[in-house]
Order: sequence, then structure tokens, then C-alpha cells
Amino acid sequence: MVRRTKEDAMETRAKLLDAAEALFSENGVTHTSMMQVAEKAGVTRGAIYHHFENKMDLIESLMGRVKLPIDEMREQIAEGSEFDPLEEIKGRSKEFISRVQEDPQVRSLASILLHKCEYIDEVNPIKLRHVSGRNECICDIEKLFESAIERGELATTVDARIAVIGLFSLADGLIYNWLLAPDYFPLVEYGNQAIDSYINGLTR
Amino acid sequence: MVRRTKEDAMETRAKLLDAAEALFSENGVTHTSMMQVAEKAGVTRGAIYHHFENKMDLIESLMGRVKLPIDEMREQIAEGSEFDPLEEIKGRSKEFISRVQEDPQVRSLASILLHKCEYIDEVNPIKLRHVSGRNECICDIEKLFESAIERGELATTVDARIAVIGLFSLADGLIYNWLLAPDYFPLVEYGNQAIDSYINGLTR
DNA sequence: GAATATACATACATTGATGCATGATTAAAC
DNA sequence: GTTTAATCATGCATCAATGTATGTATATTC
Repeated sequence: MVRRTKEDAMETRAKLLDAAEALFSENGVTHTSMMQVAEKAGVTRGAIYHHFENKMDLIESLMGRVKLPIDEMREQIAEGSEFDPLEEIKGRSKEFISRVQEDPQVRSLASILLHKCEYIDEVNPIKLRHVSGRNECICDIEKLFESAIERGELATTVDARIAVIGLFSLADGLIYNWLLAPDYFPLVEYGNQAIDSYINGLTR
Repeated sequence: MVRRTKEDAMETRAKLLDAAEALFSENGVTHTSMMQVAEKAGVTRGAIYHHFENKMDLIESLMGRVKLPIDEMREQIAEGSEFDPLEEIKGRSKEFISRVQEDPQVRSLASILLHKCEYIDEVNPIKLRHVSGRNECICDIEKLFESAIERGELATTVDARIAVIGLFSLADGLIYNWLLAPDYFPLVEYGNQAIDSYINGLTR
């Protein structure tokens, strides 16, 4: 079988991405060979090198394929009516961790980002995407915190930047530890409680 | 130079561990070869394979050499006078993140654990150490939360287990994100604030 | 329908890393 | 002082993975 139709080609490309996603999230990026990816996708390595330059390119395509919850959260914040910034923050944070638990693809991506790859240098595209996404998200929620402060909904001692970094770290840490051993605690249930406690602590 | 004295041997062993620690935390575990470790230590690969079975054994020795802040925290909790469990919890949490920022060796180890290795399977000794240390630590602090609840220092709705997992995740997330880009925010300053907010939120 | 480009499979060349076996020299043990 | 054993260095054999070059059959284009 050679020279399939164009749709066939896109299908094999998708199969390759699916295979890579599964293998990377299970065995780690560096511990997965192109051979394994090809086998899992039912093709040979030749197919991979036709669609992607190398493993890094494969990973970049993998990451670009999915809209991370972090990105979605940003969109919704941008278009959201800011009737209640504090509730907005709570809701988005909870949806953030909820998507990690519910959506298998998001969970795989998060697992790769948090546990299955090595951040080897500063120009690593995985790390760059992770950090830039984080920073932008933090900036956005920081504005919500600021408007909450303006409305007097938070304690006067609260600094927006510190508050958002704490909140983001809490969510990150919850996901990190849950992915480490998902049976250890229920992410959404415990996470929602913890987020409530944290936000509650900011309101004096 | 061959057949050095016994103290010399222990010194080269320590140099190997130092070299591995530096290289692993900078370039990642799988992206560091035994050759590089040997070169940095000023010996050949033969020296490594004399002192350690393989890379995994090297890593295990590396981890076993340092008392992680998580372990130290446990000790101090065990012997600590429980005059005020809540303050105890706060103090230990803050010292936890403080040691990551101040102690270079602890920072290197934390960096390896959080960013520079892949958790490839369940029997991975790095992961096992990480998870078991976490679970034991959580169990200990959970008891402190329980005694705080008994004394009526926390809101009646607060569950000790959820509280401790949230606190631990917060600390973990702070360290994780700080190590990702240390210039982005000051760990101890922001971390202490965030921890205070969280604990504050538990006290109704 | 002839020409061309595409979508892969196949084969090969190269690299780098590992693990082991062996060697050399001297500290330690007796 | 002889023997033994430890501490490494050196060399080799092996292997897995990568990247690329080439082949091939079919879509697609004209």
C-alpha cells in the first residue's frame, strides 16, 4: 500500500499523533522510540519521517493539536462578563482541574508535560509552551484579582500577583500529585475544596 | 594512578555523585551519559561501573545521600512539642519551601525529581521514593490537622485529609513553578503569603 | 493518458551509549 | 615481604536509535 489518498494521509498522520500521545504519556518521551510509535500506528518509521521532521517536531504537533484547558480558560475569561470576578476565578480554576480529570486527551497531555518529559534546556519547545501558557494565564487571572480588590471583595493586605501565583500553584500541585497516583485522592472533589479554602482565606 | 587509598576511593565516589547531581539537574537524567558524568568527575567510565552498577543505581545513591526537606520535616514533627498544631503546620510548610530556595543541593534534587526525569513505570525507584515520601509526609501532617480540628481551631466543615492534600499540593506547586523559572517570582516570600492565605481559609 | 508529485516502505550508514572483560598499579591483610 | 584485593583505566563487543537515501505504487495534475 502506497500513495494513499489525501484523506488517508491525514488519517495516518492522526494515527501517528494518537500513538505518540499514548506512548509518550505512558512510557515517557525519551523512552519511546520512533519505531514504537510507528508500530503502534500500524505503519513504518518512513511514515513518521514523511509527516514529521523528527521527534521534537512530532511533539510540537502533538501539543499544538489540543487546546489545553489553560488556553480555553483564557478565552473564556476574555469573553466572560465580569459580573463577579471572584466567582469567575473559582469557576475557571475548578473547570481547569475538572478537564484534566474528565478529558483523556487533556489528561495525557498534562501527564506528558508534568511527568513524562525532561526540561533539558531553555529553548525546549515543550518547556517554552508550558511556561508561556502559564505566564499568560497568570496575567489574565491577575486582572480578575485586581478587579476583585477594587470591589473590596478581598482583604486589603492581599496582593493580586501573589494571590494568583498561589492559586495557580495550588491547581498545578493538585494535578501534579493526582497524576502521580490517581487512586490516592479524587482530584475534583478534593481540589474544589482546597480552592474554596484558599479563596476563602483571601477574603479576610 | 590506580589503587588509591580507601579515603581516595570514597572521595572519587563523592565526586561522581556530585557530577551526576549537577549534570542530571541541568541536562536531565536520560540526556546525561555515563561518559559525561565521568568526565565531569575527572575519571573514566570504569570508575563509575566500579562504584555503581548502572545509571539507576547511581541515581538511587544520589537520592539516598541527601535528606530531603520532606524527611526532615517528618522528623521534626515527630519530636516536636505540639503546643500549637496549626502554627506547627505553617512553620514546617514554610521551612519546606525555604530549604528548596536556600540549599543548593536540595534545590538540585528537587529539580531532578520535578523536572529532569521521566516517571516511566510504577517500579521506578525515583518515583517510588517520591510517592512514598509524599504519602508518609501527608499522613503525618494529617494528624496535626486532626488535633487542630479537635481543638476547634478549624472550621467544622474542614476535613483533615482534604486540608493536608491541599496544603501539600500548594507547596509542591509553588516549588514546581518556581523551579520552572526562578526569576518569575520569589519563592519564599510569595509562598509564605500563599500558605498563610490557605491556612487562614481553613479557620473559617 | 502521460507526467509528476505524493505517501509511504525498505534498506543502510552512522552514531553514541552501554556493559563487560581485562590490565595495571598499589593499598591492605596476613 | 608476600599475597591478596581493591581502585580504577582501557579496550572491545554489542545494540538500539536515528536520519537519510532510495524504491515503489498510486493519486493527482495537466
